[in-house]
Amino acid sequence: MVTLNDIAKMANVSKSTVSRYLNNGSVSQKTREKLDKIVQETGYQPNLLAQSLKAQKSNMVGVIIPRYGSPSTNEVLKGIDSIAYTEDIQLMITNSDLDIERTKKNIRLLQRQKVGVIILLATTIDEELEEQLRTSKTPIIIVGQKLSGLPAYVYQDYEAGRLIAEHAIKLGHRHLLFVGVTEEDYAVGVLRKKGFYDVAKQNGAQVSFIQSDFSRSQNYEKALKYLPQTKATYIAAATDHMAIGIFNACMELGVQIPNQISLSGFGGYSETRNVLPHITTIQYSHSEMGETIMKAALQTLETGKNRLHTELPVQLLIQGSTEELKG
Amino acid sequence: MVTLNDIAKMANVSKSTVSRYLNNGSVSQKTREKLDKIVQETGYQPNLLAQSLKAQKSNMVGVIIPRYGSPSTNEVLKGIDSIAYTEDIQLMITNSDLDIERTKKNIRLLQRQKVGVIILLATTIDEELEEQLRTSKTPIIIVGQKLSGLPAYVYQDYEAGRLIAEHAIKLGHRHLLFVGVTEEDYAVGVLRKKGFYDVAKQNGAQVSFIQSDFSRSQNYEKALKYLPQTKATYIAAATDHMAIGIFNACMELGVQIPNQISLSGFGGYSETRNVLPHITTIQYSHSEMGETIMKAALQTLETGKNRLHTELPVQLLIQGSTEELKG
DNA sequence: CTGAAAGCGCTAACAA
DNA sequence: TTGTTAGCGCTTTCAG
Repeated sequence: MVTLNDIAKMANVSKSTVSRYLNNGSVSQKTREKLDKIVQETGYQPNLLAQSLKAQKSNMVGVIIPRYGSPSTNEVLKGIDSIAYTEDIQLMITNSDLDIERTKKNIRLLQRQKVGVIILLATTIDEELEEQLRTSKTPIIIVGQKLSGLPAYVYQDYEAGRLIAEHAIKLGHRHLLFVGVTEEDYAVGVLRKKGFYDVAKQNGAQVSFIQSDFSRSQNYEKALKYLPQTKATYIAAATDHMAIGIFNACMELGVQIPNQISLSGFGGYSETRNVLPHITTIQYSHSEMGETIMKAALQTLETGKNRLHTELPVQLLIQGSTEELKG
Repeated sequence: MVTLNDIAKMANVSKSTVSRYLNNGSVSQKTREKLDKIVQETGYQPNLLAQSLKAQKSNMVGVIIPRYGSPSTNEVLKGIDSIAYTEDIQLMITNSDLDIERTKKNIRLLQRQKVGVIILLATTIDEELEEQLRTSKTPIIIVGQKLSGLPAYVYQDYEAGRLIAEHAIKLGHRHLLFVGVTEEDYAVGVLRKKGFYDVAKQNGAQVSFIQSDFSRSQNYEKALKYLPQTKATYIAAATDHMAIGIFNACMELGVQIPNQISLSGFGGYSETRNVLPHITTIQYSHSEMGETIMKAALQTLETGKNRLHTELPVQLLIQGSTEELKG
């Protein structure tokens, strides 16, 4: 491997001259040309490890994702990556596989790697992890979970629930059904539902609730069982994926969407367009979230500080699966 | 930041002793206990950059992906990650965003990071890139593209095309339609199609062809236009995603699947199960591919060598969208 | 079992 | 403009 030292010897100059040539540039025309040539010929590339060691930090940003393949995570990554790329900073992506211990381990690893900032796409946080987050010398940006006193980026999930309910009410629906998930997931299980309920009740609508999980199959099964006996004319599923499961059950049972029942999700992923009619949903602008986070990360890289939490707005996307209640 | 040197001073021993304590272990009981305590209290963590610099290499594996969010890429990543995790080796994932220049740049970056191996999930390769691949000091494992003389991992795409055609023939279909993509994509555009054609012709079936692209919408549009006039009773789309577009068009036109027309895809992603009936497809075991690659990477890490190309088998997955031709 | 010393590749004073 | 020197944090001979 050709090193800076090699180059120096070949050119009969000192290492510092080569280093200057590579960085600042205060070198004579002559030596510059000489070095140009040598670097060209040897294909020399500075060793990043050495540079980072010297600088006491790398210009890398660590990202901890909950798992591969989640559409939302992918969108966020795209946003992060787009900014990182234009700013020429390198991403170190690690996967915690929904495992809190792996999350902790990944944080340690990234710290040891001397990344400048860590972006944590969080799911659950226990005490030990919280402690780790609070005491980390490396700044950590938390996404998706609020922790008092720690900087975090979240969506307006309560607002999202309200938007869907308002939409349903506006269409004239009075019998609503919310298909939700465990309250352990604060954003999806609590906030979306609460927003939905609050608006529904304010408007005197009837709301019923089914607890389900995130899988398509589970929602399909539940819907098959529950649909025939429901009086609801509007079903709000807590995620798009869940909505797809319910959608399939409707097809199976010959229940027409949106004629007989309106159906909506949350998420705004392209999968809502995999079925016809497309499913009304709440758009979470994940890529925008990614960009926002990455910009915050950049600022943190420069200043060493990061600001407190920010909530990103969401948007109602009306598609074909919801319709005005038939007289 | 607390360093090995700090620990040494605190314990009144030399750096080498601490280093030995951390690695080999040839230390007296006494000093070991002393160090245990200090390390515990200070929360000391060895600097990975320094370690890697010293060792002249990091135990990282670089992965270059074509873009975020592709289902196949995600599956491959899962496979890679699962092995990497158990072997405790760190992944450095970079995104080339389907841009060949970015690919080249990423390779250089990873080389400078001193990763042990680079895994390249390739799309297109031009001369310059090929040169880069051939001359790289860092071993590079290529996935998805064959290059003579370079180690690579690919799928049996020709075989995949054959399997689908055999399936159609076996069901009694005589009028087949293949919806494909540009031949610039060798695996999808050429091999799958060729396998399909070869079997179809061997069996005296009629085959027609429509050139489309990878998007759902484009295939939806094309199908809307073409379906009413086709005599085909079996449509083979070149990917699952394309098949979904065609599926939607059938729904729109009231063409019943599989009663009137059988439809299949390639890919085996879960999206084939987003619609009812589920779509018959060819399973590409991407996660298995990921595991295979990562194992190869590990071997390369140890031996410094990597073997020549390997083809991974594919599998027919029969679901509800294909059916025996009605008399 | 332990310590001194050298060195991985690079940068940054400080002199010259 | 250039070279000398020291040092980032760690590992690894080689003596003791």
